[in-house]
Order: sequence, then structure tokens, then C-alpha cells
Amino acid sequence: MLSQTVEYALRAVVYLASVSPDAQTTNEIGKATQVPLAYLSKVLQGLRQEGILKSQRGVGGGISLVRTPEELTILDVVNAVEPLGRITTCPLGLAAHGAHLCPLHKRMDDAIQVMEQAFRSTTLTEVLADPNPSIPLSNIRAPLCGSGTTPPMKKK
Amino acid sequence: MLSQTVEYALRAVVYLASVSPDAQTTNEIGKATQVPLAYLSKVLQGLRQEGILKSQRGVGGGISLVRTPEELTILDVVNAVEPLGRITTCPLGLAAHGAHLCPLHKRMDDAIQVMEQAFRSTTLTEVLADPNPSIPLSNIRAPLCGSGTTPPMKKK
DNA sequence: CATAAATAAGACAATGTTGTCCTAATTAAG
DNA sequence: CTTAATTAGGACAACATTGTCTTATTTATG
Repeated sequence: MLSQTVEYALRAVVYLASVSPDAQTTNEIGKATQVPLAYLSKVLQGLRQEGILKSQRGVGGGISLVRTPEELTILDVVNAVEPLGRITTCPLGLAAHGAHLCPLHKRMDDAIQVMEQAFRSTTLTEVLADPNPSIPLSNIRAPLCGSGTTPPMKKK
Repeated sequence: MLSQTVEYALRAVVYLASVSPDAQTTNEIGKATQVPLAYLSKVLQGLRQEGILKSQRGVGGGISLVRTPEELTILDVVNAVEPLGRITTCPLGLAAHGAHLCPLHKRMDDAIQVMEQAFRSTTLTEVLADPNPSIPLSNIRAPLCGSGTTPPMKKK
């Protein structure tokens, strides 16, 4: 349904939001989100190219959000990785119908649209502020199922 | 977003619904829906194995719906081809949280759920009954953008 | 029974997604 | 200026999706 890459991108962005506006290294993000490190690197590069993240090379560098969590929605992230693919013209060859999709494709697009709207209306701030503790096996309060997203205490 | 196979399956099923309860050959379905014939054959086989379609081999045979269009929803077809993949347990390793997904995955699942609901609430009858003509270049009234879904007039 | 019309099924190819690994390029700090 | 910590990027591999082709198998009909 939603691709693995979208899942990974959202984990990373939520984690970055939780420590925003600080930057984190790919390693730190990988550890917190349990995403395969080498692939995470690719995903983060993609998000940077799409203007969601910015990066700083070299010692003390890392990756951080471009916008504040308040200004960033789940839809922004999803669209940066893999646009939802709204149906705007008839997928059969028929000349572009614009607003006049056939009944089937109209309904398919409607379904995509409600999902799009659900994503658009959720900012990262909202995700972080969710009161749902949701972590039976740990008492860490975290947006990513308790996988180490507690803000780093102090520099090792 | 929705796979190509889902798109093809829905075209085929909508077409079959439009002539229900008659059977149609794979060839006829392919012509009406503009789906690559050899691949359509695979998709139809899948739908038959999932109990959405039934088939009759040999001369005069073909493929037809198992249920009436009234009893068949878009969700039935989508789930037969490629289940929507609701998120029921934490995708990170954390022991199954059941109803207690973390805030991020709860919202992802919510989005999938609204899409699922949109599909569940649409029967094929509804699609066929849609008053939207939607065919600028043709005055054929059809649920598939005018691609030849007018009921066969008479046997060749 | 022979034939032609159909679906069923398997092998194969092309492409996309996911993932790994190695080498470059950048940069802070001693 | 050298070193170590980082991101950037390219080559490659494994697997899934999409698509084609060929060969069975079934079945109505003359």
C-alpha cells in the first residue's frame, strides 16, 4: 500500500522532528528508527533533494529539518518520496477528460483523495504531541514505539 | 499508489458487472478494458482463485462474476488482488501493540482506513448507476470512459 | 471422434523497488 | 596540513511487479 521507502522516510522525519531543530547523523537516525543504514542514507538524500531535509557534511555535521515540525505535514513527506498518484486523467487512452473521470476512476481518485487529506491535515507537531503512550514494554514516551527516540541526554 | 494490477482488475470486474450475469471471454474483456491480453489472463486467474470470478472453459465459455454487482464492492476486488495492508502491529520490532500503535503508525493506519472505507462503501452497482456521462469524445454511456463497454448488441 | 474455442499454467524477460558496499567529497579540529 | 567524521554518489545484487509467449487442458459442436 504505502511503500517501504515511505515508511522509512516518515520514521526518519518524525525522529528528526522530535529533536528539532538539532541535526542528527545518519547513524543516529538509523539506530533510532531501525532502518537499514545504507538504504536510509539513500532515503535521506532523496528527502534532501526534495527540500524536506538539509545536510551538513564533515565532523559535527548531520541532517536536520528544513521547516519546523509545525509547518511540515505527513503529506509533504509522502509526496517527496512517492507522490500519491491522484488520478487526473483517464488511464485508458481517451483524451484527457480533466474533471470528468469515468465513474470507476472517479471513485478510485476519491479514495486516494481522502487518504491525501488525512495526511495533509496532520503536522509533525501533532504526531509528537499525541498523548497516546502506546509503549507497553517500555515507559519511554516516544512517537516511534519507544525505539530510542528520547532526546539524547547529553553528549556522550 | 494503487498497483497496476489493481487498476486492471477493477476495469475487468466493472466491465463484467456491466454485462452481468453474462460471461465474457478474456479477449472481449481485454478489448473493452485495454489491458494487455496475456497479463489480463493472469489477473483474471487470480480473481478466480480468490472467489471473485468464475470461469468456464471450452467453446462458448468465458469468465463471469460470482456475486451480483450489488453484492460486490470495490474493496472486495482490491483485497483479492493486493490487500490494502492495514497496520495492525508496530512495524518496528516492538512486541505487538495491538490497538496501541505509536502516534505515527496510528495516523498512517487511519489514512489507510479511510481509503478502505471509501472502497468498502462502493458497490459495483453504484459505479454502474453513476449518472456522470463523462465521455466527451463519444456519446456512449459507459462506466469505463467509453472504451467499448456498451453491452454487446447481438451475437456477431 | 475430430476440431475449434476457450481457460490454465509455466517459463521467461524487462523493469522497478529495496538493499548493500565501496569510493569520493566535504569539513571541523588538532 | 593532516586526520577523522560525515554526507554524496555510483556500482551492484536480490527480489517483486509487470508483461510476453508457448504449451497444456477442457469442452461444445458437427
